[in-house]
Amino acid sequence: MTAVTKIDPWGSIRDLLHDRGMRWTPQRRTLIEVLSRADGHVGGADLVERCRAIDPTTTPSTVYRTLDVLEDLGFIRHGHGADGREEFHVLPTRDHGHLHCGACGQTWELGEGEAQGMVDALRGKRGFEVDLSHVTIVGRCADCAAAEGARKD
Amino acid sequence: MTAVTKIDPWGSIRDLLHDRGMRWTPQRRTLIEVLSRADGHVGGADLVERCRAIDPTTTPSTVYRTLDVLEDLGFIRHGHGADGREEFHVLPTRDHGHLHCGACGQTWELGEGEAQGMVDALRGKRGFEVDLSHVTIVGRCADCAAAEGARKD
DNA sequence: ATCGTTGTTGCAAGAGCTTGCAACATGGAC
DNA sequence: GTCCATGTTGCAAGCTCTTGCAACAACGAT
Repeated sequence: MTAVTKIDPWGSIRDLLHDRGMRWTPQRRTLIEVLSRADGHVGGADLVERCRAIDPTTTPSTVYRTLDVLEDLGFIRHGHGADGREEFHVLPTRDHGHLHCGACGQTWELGEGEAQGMVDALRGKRGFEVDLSHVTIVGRCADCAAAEGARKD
Repeated sequence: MTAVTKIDPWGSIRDLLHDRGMRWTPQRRTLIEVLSRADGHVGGADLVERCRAIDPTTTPSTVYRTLDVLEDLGFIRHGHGADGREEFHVLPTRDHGHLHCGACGQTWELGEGEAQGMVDALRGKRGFEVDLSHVTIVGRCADCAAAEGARKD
């Protein structure tokens, strides 16, 4: 758990919304409260649930729509986990993707450095600009790969 | 994982199923008929629809379950598109992922060569074995990246 | 041809997410 | 403080997929 040490990043949201002609509503306040307490990665349904813990009248559609707005503003980024479900990165400080082991289900962060080779290759050969934050690489982690190699079923 | 014969790869399915104590049903026959006519990539819902065109009584659950079986047998592989929906690769001859432009929506294949750098880096540093076929990299294609750079809207 | 085992199917329900739409409430104007 | 324009909300319905479960049917054995 890190962050929050800086000047409250969420404090600026209200003004950002107003600057864009958007509104500051109780529902948005609730979601932002939840996000400010979240660390790193959260699932969409998870967020809906946490909002309901604060305000039981929370509706999924509102949460997802607010998440869209917040992503536009740059407060969060979303990607899709190994199972295709949405996954949100809160206050992404550095661009990163995810590594997911299909066997044990664990997930790790994929740093820019590790993906650099591919990112550069794609930019050079195709002019394609990778959005790392949206990437989830699935495979087998070292432990599971070893276990499968040994087991041979 | 199985070696799929080159000539009429689908012809061997019935025997493969029997060898495993599984059954050859009309529903599976329908899906295989659809798959044998599909080229490259298809969405899950898309497959259900095509099966229904042949047999209107087709049920989603049966289709998805059969797809699981076929993936076990190595006839198809599945991944998740940029929107998180399932995407099936039929008869994957070479391992490849996908490149998706979030702006124009186009998709390209990502060959092993292009991802090699990253795949090797992950294997070397973490012992992580990437399953390329499950990967979809999202970003901006050359054209869209250029367009966005030119006019900020 | 018939039987019995057991892999499969279809239904129903549900999770996760999206969208159209009418009613509502924010926030600037007066 | 009151009003109004319009950004937002909540509902309802729908899409994509998944899962539990009871009924069904494939297929080897008889």
